Amino acid sequence: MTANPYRTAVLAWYDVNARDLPWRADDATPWGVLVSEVMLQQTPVARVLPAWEAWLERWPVPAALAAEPAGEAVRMWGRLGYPRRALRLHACAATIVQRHGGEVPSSHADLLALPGVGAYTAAAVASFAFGQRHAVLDTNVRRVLERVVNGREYPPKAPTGAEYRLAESLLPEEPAVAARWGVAVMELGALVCTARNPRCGECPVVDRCAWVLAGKPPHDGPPRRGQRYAGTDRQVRGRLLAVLREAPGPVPKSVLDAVWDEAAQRERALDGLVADGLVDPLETGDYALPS
DNA sequence: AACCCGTGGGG
DNA sequence: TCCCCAAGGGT
Repeated sequence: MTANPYRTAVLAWYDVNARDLPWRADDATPWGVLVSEVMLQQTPVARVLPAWEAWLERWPVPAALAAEPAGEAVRMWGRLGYPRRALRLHACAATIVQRHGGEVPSSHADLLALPGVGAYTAAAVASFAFGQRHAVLDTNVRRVLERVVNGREYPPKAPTGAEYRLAESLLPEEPAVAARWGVAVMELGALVCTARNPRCGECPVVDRCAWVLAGKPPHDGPPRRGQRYAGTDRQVRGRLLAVLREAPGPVPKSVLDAVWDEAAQRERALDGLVADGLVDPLETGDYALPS
């Protein structure tokens, strides 16, 4: 008897349906888990897989990455998107070497203090890499709980205190089981309880799902609009950085100028990249990835 | 709290 | 086609 009526069914489902992802392998290190979690922030698993393999091959421990220029991390990041994550992962490696003896810290507080590691990632690494008991509240878990428990199609835009309390209340007592529960719910959200066209026929808790029992009422309230991309500074930044990533060395400004015709926006985007530390303006007038 | 930050695939 | 979405975080 437990306070979590879904636990047995979800864990049994995960036993059978868990994907064989390399960062879940027995020989995966905490560093490998941390790298995977940062790469998976807003980037789909399929695109992360090859990048993760290459990254861990080149930098199997934090010290290996910390010994190289930040620009190498940005280059290896490739087209995963949000390249500031590469910079932060490099800064993570430096911090781990300087403050933690080269070992990824295991406490939630120490993890949270690392650059680019927020509430979700800290909980995920503490749970998945170190077997601790933490509520991992990612987009998948939030959607599953919103449907199964609250009977609504989609959770609020940002995680609420109520959501954290709910996730905590469902967490099994034993740390190892709690960790398994967290990754299992995430997997259920990723494979079955998807944002669009959920496969309720394959769901282990469909008979206890408040949303299904209510007749799958569609999301009401304000439309969940995504952010525009075409024509934004983000698109320009992406083009500029793509040129620098693919170049073997410093690039003349004239080459960067060719990626976008509107000068004001182009300059603003380039200035932003410099301000973020993703691009170095050289004294020669050329631009390069940071050293 | 709202907005910014990349990229590509699927429905 | 176009829109939505993907293991978020920082400011």
